[in-house]
Amino acid sequence: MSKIDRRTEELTAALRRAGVRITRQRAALLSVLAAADDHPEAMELHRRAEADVPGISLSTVYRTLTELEAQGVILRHQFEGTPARFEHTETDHHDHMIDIESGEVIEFSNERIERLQAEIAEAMGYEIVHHRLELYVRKKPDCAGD
Amino acid sequence: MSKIDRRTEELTAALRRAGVRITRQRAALLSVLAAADDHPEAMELHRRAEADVPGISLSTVYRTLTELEAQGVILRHQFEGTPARFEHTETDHHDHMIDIESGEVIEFSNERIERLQAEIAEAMGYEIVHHRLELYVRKKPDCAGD
DNA sequence: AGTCAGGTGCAAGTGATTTGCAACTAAAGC
DNA sequence: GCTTTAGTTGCAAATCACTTGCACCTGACT
Repeated sequence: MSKIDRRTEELTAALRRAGVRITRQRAALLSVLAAADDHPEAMELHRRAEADVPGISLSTVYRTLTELEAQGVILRHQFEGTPARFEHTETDHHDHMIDIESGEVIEFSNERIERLQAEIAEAMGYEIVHHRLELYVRKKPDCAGD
Repeated sequence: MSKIDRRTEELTAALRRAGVRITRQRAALLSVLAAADDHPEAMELHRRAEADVPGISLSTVYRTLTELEAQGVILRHQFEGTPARFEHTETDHHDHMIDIESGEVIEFSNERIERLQAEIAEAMGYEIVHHRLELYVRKKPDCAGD
């Protein structure tokens, strides 16, 4: 059994304990999400989940994504000009760079930026609940070729 | 004549030179936008513009906002969970803090964060086309009372 | 004043997501 | 294992924020 399967199983148990019923549809989505190393949108997750549960409906996918987000299992990102994209919460916090030419999403994190953000909010009497930092970028025309 | 009116007039002339026809509807929206010191959404701009041009249609508002954005006269912000909000481009670049309790939008800017962002993109072989930094915040329970 | 490319209002369309509802099914209890 | 039942599902219809097609109108250059 793969690492991903094992982790999905742990997660499943934890969700059940939290009172979330694990249906075939939800189990399928959990493993699809665990296996995804990209940032798929709901339609793509639906497509992938259909391999496990043929006939799973798109509304179930949406409902499950909303529930998993509420449970803190996944994150929903609303990048510009695309439907929402999802990723599991296993990895540490990071922000995103979006290549506006290819649509590719690149993760990055920077401790100094995080600290500055917190300081700015603090200085104005606020605390950050969450934040969103997205860099819409283009590959630099680098002499060594693209 | 107020400063805002004067600026709107200059802008109007510049747009006309750029081949944008200044209709009553567009003139109304330009002055509404110039007078706004908040971040109104399309419906609100429509409501405000109706004072000048009763019967102006919401689609004209949307079409005009799209055109003004293309002309670089206004910025469109897509904050979480609300329709797009607009602001004129007169002020310098800044990012936004959104009070998740009141919906209030607070502007801020930080040169160091800007520089760090550019460095990060640079280091990965990209150049930033534009970026989005939003802090979703909550007022700190401050002893002096809220 | 006349021309006409471009703008307007209205109604209908879109795309992503949500919801109402009757049938179904996990999972807790017997 | 078999009920029970409250939570879940699929489907179709609704919603929300825009966008678009189209026939009529109007700035702005002559």
